[in-house]
Amino acid sequence: MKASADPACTDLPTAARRGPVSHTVSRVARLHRIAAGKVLKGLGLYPGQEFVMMYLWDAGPVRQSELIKAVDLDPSTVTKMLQRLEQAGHVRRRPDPDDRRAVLVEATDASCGLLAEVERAWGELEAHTLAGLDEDERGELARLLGRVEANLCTETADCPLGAGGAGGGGA
Amino acid sequence: MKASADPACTDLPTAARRGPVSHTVSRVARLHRIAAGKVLKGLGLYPGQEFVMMYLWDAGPVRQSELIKAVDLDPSTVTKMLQRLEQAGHVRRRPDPDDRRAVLVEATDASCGLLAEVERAWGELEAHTLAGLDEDERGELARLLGRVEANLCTETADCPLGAGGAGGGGA
DNA sequence: AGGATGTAATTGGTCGGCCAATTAACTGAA
DNA sequence: TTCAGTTAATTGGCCGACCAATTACATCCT
Repeated sequence: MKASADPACTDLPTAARRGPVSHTVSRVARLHRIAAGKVLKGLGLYPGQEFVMMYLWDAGPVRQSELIKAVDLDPSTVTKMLQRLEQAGHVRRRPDPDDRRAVLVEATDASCGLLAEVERAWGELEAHTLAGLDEDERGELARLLGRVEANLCTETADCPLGAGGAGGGGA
Repeated sequence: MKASADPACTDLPTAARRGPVSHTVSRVARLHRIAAGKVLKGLGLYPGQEFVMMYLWDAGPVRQSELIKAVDLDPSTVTKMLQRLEQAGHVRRRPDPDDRRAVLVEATDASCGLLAEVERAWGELEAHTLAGLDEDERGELARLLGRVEANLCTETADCPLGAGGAGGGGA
């Protein structure tokens, strides 16, 4: 049985000692994705596709480039996803009359029925994820994850992460 | 520029309103993986492979089945990963003399040089991830993520996640 | 012994996700 | 006007990760 190992078996590999949180983040990430997959299965969606659909439900017909910017994924990823979503009947695509290289994307009417179900599924996922945490803890977790997200967004390019301001400087 | 959208642009899609934390978890997961990928690139490892190597460095020669149990991934995933790791020279595989269907896996001597580098890289990743959080916050985050991990491990099969007893109870 | 069960790995297929390279089309300046 | 530069999308390739189905071997039980 996969994805159900002992959650307490947090005896990290020695090489990960310096990154216990990162280790946990990785595992939580995977477990969360699996959970999302389960809850989405039956709705005809694969994990990852929800975000695209969610955006389209909100935004109506949009240029694909805008969708890409919104979900912040690689353009090629979105292209392939949309091909599958279109094939599955969740999405419609048509050329943009104002810009012959652009494509307009929108959720199909049929897919709108999914909206409520995805909303419910997403709520279940949230409940499962946060089970046993009180309001304060949930708030704190949200806050901390927000900080982490912000951190991970900041480019690590030249800055060696040391924060301490190590090398950088130059010039 | 992917993966660098406004971290504050947390105006969730309406369909995700019921799962704000889940939404953040998904994004953090992806960003964290990308960060891991960056920090690992150059070491000749792809994100995901670290865990396998870390286990092998600690455990020495082990049966593949044990490795699979340890990293808690799908057997087929591990098989393919090992094929690539072997090809890359990071890992060696040999048949288990005691059980002709089993395979013994171990990190190559060459790969052991990587250990220190991976350790460093992992430390950087952790620093980047947790930048700006004080000790208390880090501890709290670790604790909360641990709870979440435990939650996600518990099967959601028949239990409708309600946990709190919401719908559940009532027959 | 001999067949039923279970376990170890592998293969094949599908997805999300990334990168690199291409094509097509829209600017913008010379 | 023409040509360089930018932007929109797509394609192909590769990886991690899943599932389903298979093969090879080990056991267990009758």
